[in-house]
Amino acid sequence: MGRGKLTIRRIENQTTRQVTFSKRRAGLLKKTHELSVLCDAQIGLIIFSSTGKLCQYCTHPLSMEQIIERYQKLTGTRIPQHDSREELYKEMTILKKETHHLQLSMQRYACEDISSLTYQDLDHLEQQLQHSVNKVRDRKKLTKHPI
Amino acid sequence: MGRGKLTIRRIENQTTRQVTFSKRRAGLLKKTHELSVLCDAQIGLIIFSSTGKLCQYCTHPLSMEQIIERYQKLTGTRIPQHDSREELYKEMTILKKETHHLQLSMQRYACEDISSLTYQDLDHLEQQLQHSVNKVRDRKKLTKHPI
DNA sequence: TCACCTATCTATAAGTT
DNA sequence: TAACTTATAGATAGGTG
Repeated sequence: MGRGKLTIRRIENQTTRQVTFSKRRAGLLKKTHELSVLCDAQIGLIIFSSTGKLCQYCTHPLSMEQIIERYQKLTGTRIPQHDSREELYKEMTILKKETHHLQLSMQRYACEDISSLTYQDLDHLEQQLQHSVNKVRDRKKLTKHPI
Repeated sequence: MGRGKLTIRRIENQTTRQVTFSKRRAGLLKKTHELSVLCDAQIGLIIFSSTGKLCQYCTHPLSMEQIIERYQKLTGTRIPQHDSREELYKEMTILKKETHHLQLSMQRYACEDISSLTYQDLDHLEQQLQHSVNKVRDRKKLTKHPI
């Protein structure tokens, strides 16, 4: 965009960097809002400029806290809090991660979302599945068919 | 952008909405990364799709938790934590059950223990697995083989 | 559904005042 | 330093196989 092509690396000239920041920040906020409205997504965006200034966006009518809360619930992460519940939270976090991991594995086996897999991944998965199919077939031979 | 002009309102057609979401999400992530690098900004982006799927970006080498922590420090907000241990334990119990259930399902898919299944169960499982194999094979055809 | 195409719209880098 | 302008690079909506 603009007159010249631009490589994505830190802009050294401070003035240029500041100007570009303002322009692109506005663009990003606009795009974020559009995605949120067009596709009915809930989005939270937090930007700290290099000078430490904060700028944020979040999908109406949610607050940033609600987005963060949802994020933490889903990922099982949380912000450090030093009290007696610390240990419990740790255990909980591990459990949530494990559950999340298992859910992903299940989805993979059921092929609910394999769009991101590489050819090698797919090859490996195919072998695993075919192995399972063979085992089931062997087992079927040993099991009486219902009348 | 694109062939036709577009008003910013929720896209009613589900397929179109999904496609637009994927495209624009990719664009937004790219723009977010560019702003972060070009202008030396620290950014955290959390997106929940309308189906509840999570997608996130945050400025390297920070983690989302660090961004959130900084956000909370600056704004002086706190994310509500669960109040009583009682509630925590309840949630833990549910999680553990869920994890256990998932583990069993996984074992079944991997055919680690199918000795207790009836012929009908096996038949059903075989169909599921074969369906997955087919999906993987179809997907493989669309994926470039590594050199 | 999915990847690719491309006409068209949008964002913005650099220039100007 | 900021607002405005404009040539261009970039994003993407709708179409195709």
